Amino acid sequence: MLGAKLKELREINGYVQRQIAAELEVDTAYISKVENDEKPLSKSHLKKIAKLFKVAEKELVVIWLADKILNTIHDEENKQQALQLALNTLTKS
Amino acid sequence: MLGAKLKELREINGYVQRQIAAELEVDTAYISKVENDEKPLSKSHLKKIAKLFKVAEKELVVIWLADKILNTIHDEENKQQALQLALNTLTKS
DNA sequence: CTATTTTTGACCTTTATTGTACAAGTTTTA
DNA sequence: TAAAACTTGTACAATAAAGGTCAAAAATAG
Repeated sequence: MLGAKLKELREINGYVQRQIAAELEVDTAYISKVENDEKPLSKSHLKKIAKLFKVAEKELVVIWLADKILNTIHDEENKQQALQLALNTLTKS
Repeated sequence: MLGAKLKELREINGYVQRQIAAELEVDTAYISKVENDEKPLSKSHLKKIAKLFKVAEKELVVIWLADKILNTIHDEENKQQALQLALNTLTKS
């Protein structure tokens, strides 16, 4: 989910992966994997990207977190109920 | 959340921690921590407990998973939105 | 066709988490 | 108040996950 968003952002701004990699001082292979949701992105990198493309950090963080949640439960049977329960718990507290 | 449920189950069934510990072949200190949500419980242990107290495994798994989710995001700002997004994503797929 | 970009796979190091154990302290119960 | 039950702190090995790298292959653009 985050990967697609990041890629979209990159393309809209006319960047190639190499340029993002340079900004974050990492390998382009890593960027590729992040865009394909094969590797997580650290929060500090996420912040840099938000700044770079002038997009609200919160917007990206929400997606980043949702991805984390989904990863936590990805091969479970009752994810939906669990998510619902988690949301309820949070809402009532 | 799971800890309280487990404790309730244990007390309803008139068990002391030592007995649960024996069933799972672990230290009672561990059971104490699990009941106080200080340590996670492995899924296999969870299954054994469900069987022991004849409660639907699913019921416990849902709580166990919800706890996992909540832990993943516990000190984040926009958890609620993230959870909502995760739930939406899951629902539409 | 060739140059650039992107992807893939294998690997590596560091950090975090899990599952345990033990000892000692505290609380509860009889 | 003594015994049983429970909690707390510390430690540790094993495992998993994070956060990368490098080289080579595949895809795409010009």
